[in-house]
Amino acid sequence: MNLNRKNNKITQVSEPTLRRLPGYLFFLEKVREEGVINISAPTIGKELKCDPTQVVKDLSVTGIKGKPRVGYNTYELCHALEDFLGFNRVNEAFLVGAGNLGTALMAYQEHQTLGIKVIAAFDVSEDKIGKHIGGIHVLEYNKLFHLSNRLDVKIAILTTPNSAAQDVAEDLVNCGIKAIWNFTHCNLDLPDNIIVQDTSMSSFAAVLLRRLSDSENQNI
Amino acid sequence: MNLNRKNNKITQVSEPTLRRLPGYLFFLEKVREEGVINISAPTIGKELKCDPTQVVKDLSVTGIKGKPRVGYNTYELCHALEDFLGFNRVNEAFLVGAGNLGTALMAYQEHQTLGIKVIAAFDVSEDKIGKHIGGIHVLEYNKLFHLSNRLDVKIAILTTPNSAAQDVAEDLVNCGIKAIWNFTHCNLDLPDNIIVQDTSMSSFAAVLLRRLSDSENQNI
DNA sequence: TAGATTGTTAATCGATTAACAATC
DNA sequence: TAGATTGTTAATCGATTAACAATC
Repeated sequence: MNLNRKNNKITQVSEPTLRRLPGYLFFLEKVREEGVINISAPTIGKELKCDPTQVVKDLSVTGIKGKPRVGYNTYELCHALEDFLGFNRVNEAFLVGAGNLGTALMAYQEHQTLGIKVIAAFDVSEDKIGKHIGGIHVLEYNKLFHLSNRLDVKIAILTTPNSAAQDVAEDLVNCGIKAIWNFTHCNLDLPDNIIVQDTSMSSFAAVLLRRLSDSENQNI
Repeated sequence: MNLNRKNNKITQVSEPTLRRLPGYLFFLEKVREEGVINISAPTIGKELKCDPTQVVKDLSVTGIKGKPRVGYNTYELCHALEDFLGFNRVNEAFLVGAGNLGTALMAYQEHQTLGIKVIAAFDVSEDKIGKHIGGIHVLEYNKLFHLSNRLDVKIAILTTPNSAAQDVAEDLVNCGIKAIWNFTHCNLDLPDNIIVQDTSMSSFAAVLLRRLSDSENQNI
């Protein structure tokens, strides 16, 4: 029940802030392991290359108070960040489409703290069904409907081909899924109450390639 | 030489715009294949769920002019977007760290137009060296220095463990790498002229999980 | 106590959205 | 011609940064 209130009105934390929070968490976990008890916003900012005021504002969403001249308690802050982000809970997810990216994410989440745990994967391809990837069973797609009845899973990772994305997404919604992490290039058309997190690898490539050619052109 | 000029001054295209461009490209390629010759900004906006003015402004970076009442020529626009993003060139890259995420990305880029082509992968682990993944050789890490002398590769994908990230990144810079696509959680400290594109999967997970718990709390 | 740091409020900056003239 | 759409300029909105009082 970690709501942010301002004048007693619930305010959503902005997306830029949310995206930065895991960065703080990883850094703070590292320094905490190194034995650092307290850390100031300017110190964090220097390491993560962002404004100390930004750090203070971002961290305030956790509700943790810092002490002037001392900073924040690393243990408290790590705990509060994990709690706020939901990284300390087991957020179970289905994954649909056990292709390259799908298997990658399954293998990845075994070792990296993503906050989301894939508990079952689905595919229509015969040669993928039955496989074990990163400790996860790949099941026949049709089993999704049956399994979702028994388990209360709210999150799905969508790594199908673009052509199947919309249909699968609709199936997922019918199965009670509330949030879809969409790795396809398809613009999903779903009810408003469904949370869709689009994640296109190409967007990152685009920014990187463009910045690279910008920097090359500067020298002309 | 695709520079954006305003009052004859070079202006960088903003990151939000750059991130949206691949989305336009994928959508336009799809409709072009379906035989659509011209498309208007409002039509694109409706499909991609964004403001038509935004679409017009975003697309203007390509230099392509639309016709009032008609819209944009899909062929022209696809071509210009590919060119602007560099997706029609072969942007060769090294990949360091052939672990789960590394191998996944190698397999992925075979099938998806990322705009970036991994031509060699490196790892220190004996049991990865010599493997072929997605048509790419995994080489001994030390070979990096030798190979970078012969080839003019400017991009590197960093998928090592966090603990090795900074050292490897420095090696890459010494090998002439100009842009690093960083998948580790390490905050790389490199010269200013090096382009670092941080891509933390956790950031997306954070946004998704938080939005999900926001929506659950709304119903209390 | 002196001074660094927090935390809040105000100023700035940049991106999105709105308004509207130009145009096909 | 009439009207939809482009493209530019202005207004708005939201996030970042600066200023500063409170505090340990």
